[in-house]
Amino acid sequence: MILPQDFYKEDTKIVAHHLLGKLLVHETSQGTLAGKIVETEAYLYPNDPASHSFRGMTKRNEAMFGPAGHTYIYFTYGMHHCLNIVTGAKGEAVLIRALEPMIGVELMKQNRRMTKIKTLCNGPSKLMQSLVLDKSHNQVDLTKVPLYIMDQPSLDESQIGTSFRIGISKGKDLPLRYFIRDNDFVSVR
DNA sequence: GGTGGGATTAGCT
DNA sequence: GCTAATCCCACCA
Repeated sequence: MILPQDFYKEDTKIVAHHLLGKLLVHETSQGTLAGKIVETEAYLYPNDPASHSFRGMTKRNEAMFGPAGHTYIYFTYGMHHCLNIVTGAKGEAVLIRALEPMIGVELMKQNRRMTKIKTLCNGPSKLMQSLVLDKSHNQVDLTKVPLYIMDQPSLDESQIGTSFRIGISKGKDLPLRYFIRDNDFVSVR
């Protein structure tokens, strides 16, 4: 079953938790690509200096203020894209940091021009390359084909680890990164 | 109209 | 561990 919009209307931290273990699917003309979400980060509003929404709505981050269950994709470092999922709270979203490749693995290898399955999707920009996603998928409804998230059995709370977020310069003290424990596909650092 | 930094990555040392 | 690649956009003037 495709996760309904209501799934995304919960508190952002809850959604970040619940997304772990779910299947992110992209149906392309080349074939279906999918991976299990193993690592997420919550970005809040208005008191989170690390969030793109910290200074209010701009042209770049307007998706974060849009409907829940839609994508917010941004371009950074001159060459990379990252995927966020907008939640019910205005200006908040969940960053997808890593996937465990499940479907279309051979195609992912071609897209990434790499052969190691472990490093195919273990970073926010890597999974974008693997699933053939870019800025054209910004503000897309994740409850519809060809890009959506499939429900999976819920994880036990004991399987979920928490840490500080990665790669940011402000708001480092907030424990808003969540990952599946003992999973080889999280981006360790 | 100019500028600086960024939710990164791969490849080299 | 260090760094180049590389560009959009917010911000200030």
